[in-house]
Amino acid sequence: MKQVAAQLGVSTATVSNAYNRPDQLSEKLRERILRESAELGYYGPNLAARSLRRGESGVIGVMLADSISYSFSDPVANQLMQGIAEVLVENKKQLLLLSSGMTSAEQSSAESLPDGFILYGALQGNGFEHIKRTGKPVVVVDFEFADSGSVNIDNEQGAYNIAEHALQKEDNSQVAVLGLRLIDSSRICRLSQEDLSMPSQEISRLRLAGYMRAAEANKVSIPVDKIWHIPINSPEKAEVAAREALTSSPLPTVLLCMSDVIALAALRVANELNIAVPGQVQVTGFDDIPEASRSTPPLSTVCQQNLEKGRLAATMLLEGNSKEKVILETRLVVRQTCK
Amino acid sequence: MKQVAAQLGVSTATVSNAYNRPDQLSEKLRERILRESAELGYYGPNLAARSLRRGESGVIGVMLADSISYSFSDPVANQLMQGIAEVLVENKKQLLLLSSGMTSAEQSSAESLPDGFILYGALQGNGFEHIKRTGKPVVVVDFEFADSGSVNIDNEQGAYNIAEHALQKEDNSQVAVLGLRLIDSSRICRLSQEDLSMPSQEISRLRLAGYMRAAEANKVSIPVDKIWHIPINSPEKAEVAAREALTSSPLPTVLLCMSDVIALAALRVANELNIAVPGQVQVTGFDDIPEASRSTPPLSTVCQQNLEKGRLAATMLLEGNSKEKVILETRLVVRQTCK
DNA sequence: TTGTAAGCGTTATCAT
DNA sequence: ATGATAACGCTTACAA
Repeated sequence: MKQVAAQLGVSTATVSNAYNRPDQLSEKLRERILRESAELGYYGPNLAARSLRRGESGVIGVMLADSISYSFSDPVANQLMQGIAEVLVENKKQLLLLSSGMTSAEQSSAESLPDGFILYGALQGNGFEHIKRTGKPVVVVDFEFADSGSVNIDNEQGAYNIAEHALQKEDNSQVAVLGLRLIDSSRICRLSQEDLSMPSQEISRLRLAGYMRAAEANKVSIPVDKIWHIPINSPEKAEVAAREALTSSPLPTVLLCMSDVIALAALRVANELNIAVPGQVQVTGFDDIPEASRSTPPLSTVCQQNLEKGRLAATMLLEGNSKEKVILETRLVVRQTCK
Repeated sequence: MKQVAAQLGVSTATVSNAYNRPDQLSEKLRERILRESAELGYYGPNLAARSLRRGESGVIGVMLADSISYSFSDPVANQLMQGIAEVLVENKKQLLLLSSGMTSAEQSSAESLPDGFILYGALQGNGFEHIKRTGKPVVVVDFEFADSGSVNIDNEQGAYNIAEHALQKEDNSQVAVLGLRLIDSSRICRLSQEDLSMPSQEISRLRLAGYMRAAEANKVSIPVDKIWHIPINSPEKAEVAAREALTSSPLPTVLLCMSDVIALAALRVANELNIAVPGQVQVTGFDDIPEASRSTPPLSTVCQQNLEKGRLAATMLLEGNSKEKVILETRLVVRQTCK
């Protein structure tokens, strides 16, 4: 900036004003400064210096519970990010991606830049406390954290709704659940009674509770050994679990899946095993990712409005409205896999 | 930092050294500083100040040709980002997402922070010159730019390979192409002769050239009115175009799609219209996105190694190896839609 | 309307 | 091994 100022024969303050306070100098001078600066290859104030001085950077940090790399492969996270990005771009904010995994010095340093944070998913460790201690506004998504604003859905009710829908059918005798992250294990396995008594903060437990309530309401039981645990929301893992479930005897007539990725995997496995959906097995998902409406048959699921969640979280953060606790409505989406 | 230094009765320089130069002070003191700082809620140097002073930030800017929001919905972009993120995290770099769309002052400011850039896709406008003028290292992906390093694939050859594979079959008489961004129009439409003579930088033109070469080699023609233009790589647009193509007469026997998203849409439309794939129509894709292997039937396509592209671009950038021009190999992936 | 100068939080150099 | 200090590029209160 100094160079530019020297070149144009004005002071640095005037150049700065040209960028930040149009009213502080004549339109003509401003025009000239902006034009000639650009020609000199100066495109505006240096962000580091500016934010050092102003105490704000125009950058919003998005911290993901899972690794950044993995998150890019997860359709649910991608939808959320889409919503967030939309609002941030509209408001000319920059998006810095942070991962909760690294607690390196580099990461900590980086956390000093953003003006605010969106936290997605339950972070392990103390990655959180750090952020909270910065005193900057924080909005969390899909969990609760201290007095931060949050955007959530009613997982229990959403799960109840779709299970209720599925279990009202005639053949509801054999219910199986393909669950996501129900316990702390990296293996695919069925649950045991003790597993259920272990407390857990995972939202999947809420979904399970919803299923259970619906089962009770419909006077059917969900045996604990018909509940599978899948450690990560990937098609590969899900297919393995789905194959176990769909080759177990007696064959489930209702397969409640805790994510669409899992449900879509179940659909593929059913197809491969020549099990008719929804003829022999009714399959339900959760999330309503874009792919859910494109499968054959299209998936019956619970829409959790991820795009909207992202938009809302970003909006709340930017509007300084970051104390509010919002519970978004879920919506039952009845397609073909469970009518 | 000043506070911390005061509290601990040492100078700021010593605190700084505790974080940056372990060898400059006794292990004991360092330990004490790190520990007590954390307790005081100081987690390390402020990024703005540090990068102002050091001239580097540890942040890498990733600039996308399309809007950030859209990019999160595009499986190809997501795979690339996954690869990039993997390498950046490994190297403890932060990822700042930039969009080429905005040429706002905020954006320009933000561009001053990163130590280097990865540019994805052909940017419109002068978003590029700005970046180039920063003098910072740049690696571009899926196009060429001045003397910057680049990661590309041989689009013409990849397209040739799969078209060659498809056209070797017996019934190769009716070839249609579902093309992506072949011309400058936001409407879905068929091409005309003039369109083809308009020059274009789009990689889709290279793919088209590959198809054409394969057609020639197999002595079949691809009528210009059997080439569709789809303005954006979305399932919705693709379905509209696919429906046009698959209800046109004579029915194509080979449908060459310039992306997997388009090909998967074509598969759904074919299914809906009761057109057998590959029985009546052979369908080919391009990209090899994760979904391609999961469709029914699984899609025959061209793998363009997006993950690897991302990893490589990031690695080149970080290793200061940002002058090299790499052409990655494509790989023919024969599945069920075109055997 | 424009210029001067202090200070934002760090780090590197130099001195102790 | 540790401390004092200038400088990084900018913004802003205040002076002219």
